[in-house]
Amino acid sequence: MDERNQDLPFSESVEMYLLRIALLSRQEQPVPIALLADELGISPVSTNQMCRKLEEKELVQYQPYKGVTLTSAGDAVARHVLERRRLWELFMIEVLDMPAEQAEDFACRFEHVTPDELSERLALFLSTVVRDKNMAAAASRGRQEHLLTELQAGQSAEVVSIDVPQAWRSFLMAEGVLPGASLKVLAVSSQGAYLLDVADHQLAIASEIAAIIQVTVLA
Amino acid sequence: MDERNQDLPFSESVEMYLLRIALLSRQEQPVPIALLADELGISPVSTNQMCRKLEEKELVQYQPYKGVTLTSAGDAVARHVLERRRLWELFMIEVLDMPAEQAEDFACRFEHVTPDELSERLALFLSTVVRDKNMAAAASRGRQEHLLTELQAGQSAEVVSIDVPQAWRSFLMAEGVLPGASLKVLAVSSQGAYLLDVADHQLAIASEIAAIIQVTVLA
DNA sequence: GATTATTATTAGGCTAGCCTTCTAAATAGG
DNA sequence: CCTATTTAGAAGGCTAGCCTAATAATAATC
Repeated sequence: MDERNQDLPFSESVEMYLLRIALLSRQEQPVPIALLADELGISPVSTNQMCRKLEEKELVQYQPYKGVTLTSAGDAVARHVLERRRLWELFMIEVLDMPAEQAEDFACRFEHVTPDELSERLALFLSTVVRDKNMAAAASRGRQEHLLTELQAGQSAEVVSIDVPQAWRSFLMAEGVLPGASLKVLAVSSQGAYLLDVADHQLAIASEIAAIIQVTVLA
Repeated sequence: MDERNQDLPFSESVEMYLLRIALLSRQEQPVPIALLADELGISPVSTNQMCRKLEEKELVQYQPYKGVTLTSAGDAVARHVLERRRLWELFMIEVLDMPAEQAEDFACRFEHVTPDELSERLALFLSTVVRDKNMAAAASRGRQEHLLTELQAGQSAEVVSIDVPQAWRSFLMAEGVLPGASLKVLAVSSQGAYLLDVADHQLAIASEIAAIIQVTVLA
């Protein structure tokens, strides 16, 4: 009798499904149920059921025998979760000095229980701390810092820090562009847009955004 | 067919019950089911059921019409959880600069998903950061630092930092003795033991432990 | 000791998420 | 076009945790 606006918080399971779908979408557009099930370690039947529920909630579009695609609402949720995951990974690796693999593992548990208020403060804290740390490290290794806009097609670099606009930073984090990440400039358009290869996928960004990313050039 | 050694991780629910029981035990020894249910916001019937399950797992001792008492195993779990909660609270308040109430609230969600490896690193990080911060703050306010052992019965103080031994620090954190906490010395025994009033309960500690606690005296 | 109030316990139900088994449908390959 | 494989979907079951309603046992009080 009340299935109207159900934009309440999503369960951990739902978030995991959406996030996985988002990640797999980078390689294959409608994500096949079998693949999704395999990645989640859940039986195909259960995955199927869940996908139908997700469709009811309008978080995915389900094409039988093809797979699932995130709707914009579903994509928003996935990004939201992914951003939190990246924040925690960054915290665990850069601040707590944990091995990357373990950080990734642990961050999965935190991404589902992190309220906005907290992630904002965490992002703020990380932006200063990680920046200082990486700048010092870059300096001590005699590497020079550059803006991403100073790079040419073909060059590889490591992200040092990302300045200011919170909204952009969130987006970039979700895409794997975060301090410590390695990237390669695949192309620079005449309008100044950059095509990057980062974290196992490609990403195009406008020059306005490239201009806030500090990097050190790699050999 | 396999209900032998079930010392696997406990569910969030179980941890919440045990923690609540531990906290309520400070005021009333066998914790009445009705009180526990009320505090957890769960119906008395469900609480009763859960307590019986906890007894089967030997985490509590259940005396009908009296209440529940933690076994040493149950107490260990509760301490473990409480320690994590305190760590996160400290992090959110001192590092992320969140209001205490909110920090308490958020920490509840993290305490159940924090592996040992992580809490150890977090404790290490906090011990240096919080210490520096509080020392600077104490200095700027012209307050002098003392060891808890320098205080006399009747004096009140605020904890600045706790030095070294990890095991002790964990214990103290779970008891509410953590940087920023206010305490009052209720008595000092001839053997040097201290009876403290802190975080709504009393606590007795030996002089060896009092000697690692840095405080600033309050008016 | 009988009554009242509290507490325990039983019974029956609910949801979310998972499982397996089985059948039906669609697609892909020869 | 027909068969083999893949995918879908229906049916039935399970566990953890919660719920309510009704009954039974104990404790407290007069």
